[in-house]
Amino acid sequence: MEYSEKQLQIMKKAEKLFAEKGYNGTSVRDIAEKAGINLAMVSYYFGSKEKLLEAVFDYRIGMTKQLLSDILHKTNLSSLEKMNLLIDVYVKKIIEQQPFNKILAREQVVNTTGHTANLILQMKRTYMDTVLSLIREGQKKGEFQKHIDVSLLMTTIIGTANHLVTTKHYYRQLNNYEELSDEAFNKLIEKKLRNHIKFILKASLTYES
Amino acid sequence: MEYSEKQLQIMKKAEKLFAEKGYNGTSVRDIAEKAGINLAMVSYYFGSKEKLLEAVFDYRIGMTKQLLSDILHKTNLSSLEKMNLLIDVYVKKIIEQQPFNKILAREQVVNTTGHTANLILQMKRTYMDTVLSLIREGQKKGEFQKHIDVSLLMTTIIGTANHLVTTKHYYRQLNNYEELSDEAFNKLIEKKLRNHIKFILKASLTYES
DNA sequence: TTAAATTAAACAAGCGTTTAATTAATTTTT
DNA sequence: AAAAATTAATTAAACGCTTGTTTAATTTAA
Repeated sequence: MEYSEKQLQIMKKAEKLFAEKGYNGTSVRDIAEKAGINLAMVSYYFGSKEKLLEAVFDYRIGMTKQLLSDILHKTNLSSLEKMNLLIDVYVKKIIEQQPFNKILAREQVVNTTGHTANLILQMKRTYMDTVLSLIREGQKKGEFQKHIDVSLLMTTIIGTANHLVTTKHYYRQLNNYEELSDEAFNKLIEKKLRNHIKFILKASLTYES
Repeated sequence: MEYSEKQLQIMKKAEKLFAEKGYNGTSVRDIAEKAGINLAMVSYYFGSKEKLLEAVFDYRIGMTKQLLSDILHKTNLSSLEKMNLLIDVYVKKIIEQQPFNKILAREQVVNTTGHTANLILQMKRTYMDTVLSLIREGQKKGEFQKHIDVSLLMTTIIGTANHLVTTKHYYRQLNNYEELSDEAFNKLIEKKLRNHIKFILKASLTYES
């Protein structure tokens, strides 16, 4: 699905509001006002409020799947290097797309069926396949240990990143980073998150229990 | 704050609905119907819908803080054993209080100020203090390595548990556990989660980078 | 005989969506 | 190239419905 400039403009403002106030907490009038358009244009361009949300999911998840498929084809790297590249790309994505990740974190709790749920499941499968093939490759080469619960390891990676980004205001208070600017704080947690996940991953993949 | 039987009955039904459909997606009429009471009784007992949510948070977070303060006083255990006990208690709580944890996961994204945000911050501080003192103790005894980012390690533990519980329907599909009964599936993820977090923790605390 | 609990009804406000009219842009015809 | 015809975009207003909360009357309990 291709979106016009006008549609993207609306989707971007809607995404921000959905992230801040939740889907049900955001009114179509809110969106129209922030996007500088007439109320009726949302229905005109997307059909309904729900389909606008679906459009946001379509757009962002489409971007993500594209991103992932590129990584697997870099053959000149070791398994751990590929894994680390995956983390770099993933963390960068999470930090850059914070509003969407907030929506995702909230909607995947309540949205268990329908178009959106299908998109989420697809994306999860894509992540799963990518990581699974990387780890199997590393195990064959003897770089990684044998007994790894890949599904739970992914839960840890995604859960860590999600939790940090969606509750970063608490993290900020708990660690006394309130004097930092928003930009500097974002830079800081991106770096910390990247190193932390890599550490967890390396420890998990090579640790002998 | 103490709550009457009637209040607890309403809070329990409200908690379930908030978890399933979100705070804004749940109407006071929904709650009244499920609780088998008149619409006006919610305002009568709690003042407002928002204060009902706050009551749920008061109640659950009060329980959690009680739970945590008990653990620190068990002196006959090693640092790693205390840490493992903490995980046992935490995972058990997460599994048993799934509805509340879904609410918590969603509300802490949007709720950054007000009474609820304060309660969440308090709870996080309690967790932080508990884990911090356990880890410092283990480091003194030489059981744990020196350079540990406790705040991020907690983000990983909480994030992993949260993500698994709030998106367990996806986990179920991805790992072909659909033929299992709900009860059996819950038992399974509790056990898996417990072992997984302990493994991550042990690897992180003792791994030499 | 007070106080507490419960009820049905009503309240104003906000919701998502639709309508019908108007303006702007594009295409077709002259 | 100008005029006419057609399509697309935009608007203000209204639609019916649901929302959280309050009221005033009634039943139950102390």
